[in-house]
Amino acid sequence: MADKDTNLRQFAGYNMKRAFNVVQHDVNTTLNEFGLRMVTWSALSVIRENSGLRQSRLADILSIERPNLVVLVDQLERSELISRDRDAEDRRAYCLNLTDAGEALYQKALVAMREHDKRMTSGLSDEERETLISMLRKIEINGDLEGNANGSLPTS
Amino acid sequence: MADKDTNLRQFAGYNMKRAFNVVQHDVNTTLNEFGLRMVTWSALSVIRENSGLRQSRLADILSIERPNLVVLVDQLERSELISRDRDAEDRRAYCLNLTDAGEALYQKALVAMREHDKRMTSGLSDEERETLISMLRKIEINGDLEGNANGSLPTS
DNA sequence: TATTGTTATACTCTATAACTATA
DNA sequence: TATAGTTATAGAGTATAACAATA
Repeated sequence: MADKDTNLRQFAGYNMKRAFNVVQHDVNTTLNEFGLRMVTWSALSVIRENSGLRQSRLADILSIERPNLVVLVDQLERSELISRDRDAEDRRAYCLNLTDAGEALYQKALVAMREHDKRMTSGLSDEERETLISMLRKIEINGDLEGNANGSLPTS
Repeated sequence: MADKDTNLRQFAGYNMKRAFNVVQHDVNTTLNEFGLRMVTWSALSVIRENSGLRQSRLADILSIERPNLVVLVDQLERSELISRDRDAEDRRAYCLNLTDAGEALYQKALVAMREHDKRMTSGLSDEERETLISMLRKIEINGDLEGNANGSLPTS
C-alpha cells in the first residue's frame, strides 16, 4: 500500500514539494486562529524587522509582485496591525510599521509558529535542522544564479 | 543590500518555500521544451511505474483531487502520451499506460530533469543530497501524522 | 523620463458539491 | 448504497500592462 512514486523520490524537488505542502498546511492551521496566513505573517515579520519599510522594498524581500502586495498591505492596515504613513522625503512612498496591536499579535503568533516549526522538524536534532536550512539556502542561491531571481517563468 | 528577513530565516518552512520556488521555476523551464509541466511530468513518471493504474489511484499517489486530475489526464491523452482503456473487470474505471511516444518523451525529459536536479543541488555532495531528501521525507511524514494526509485545510 | 503605489485583469492551482454510469 | 470518473465552480496565488502622483 506504499506510494509507488519511487522514481520521483530520487528528485530533491519532488520531496521538497511534498514536504512543503504539509508544512504550508500546518502553517495555515497554526495562523488561522490569529486571522493570519503564511504571507501576512511573513509581511508582519519583515515590517517589524525593518521599521519604516517601503512597500516596494517589502515586495522585493518577499519576492511578491507589487500589485499583489497592495491587497495584502490593505488587509493588514484594515486589521489595524500596521500603519501606512507618507514618507516626508519622498511623497510617493509609504512607510510601513507595526502598530501596538500588530506587535502584540506578532508575539502571540510567534509562539505558535515556533511550536509549529518544532512539530514539523520533530525527529531532527538541532544540528540536523540547521544543516537542512543551510542546504535549502544553497539550493535557493543555485536557483537565483540560474536566473530565477524574480524574472518571468513559463507556467504552461 | 542583503535581504532583511533574518527572523523568517529561522523557520524551516520559509527556507523551504523559497528554495522550492526556484526549483519549480527551473523545473518548468526544463520541461517547457517537452511540452510538460511539473505535474504532467510527475503523472507520466507514476503511470510508467504502475502500469494499468487507475485515475483515482494516481490522484492518491500524487495528492491531487480527482476532479483536477481529469483535466491533466485529458491533456496527456490528447497529446497521445498515455492511453486510457476501460478496465474489463470494472467498467467504471480506466487503466492508464504510457504510449510509445510517452515512453520516448519521458526518457528525453528524464535526461533533462537529472541535469536540472544536479544544477539545483550543486554544492551538495551525494551524501548531503541523500541527507536532504531523507530529512524532507521525515518532515512530510511529521505533517501526515498531524492530519495533513489529504484532509481539508483553511486557506483564509 | 523613472519610480511608487495602484487598478484591472488573466491564468494557474486547488478545493468542494453534485452529477453519470457502473458496481 | 457506494465507487470511478466527470462537470461546474469558486477561491487562492501569481503574473503583466497601464495609469496617477511624484521625483
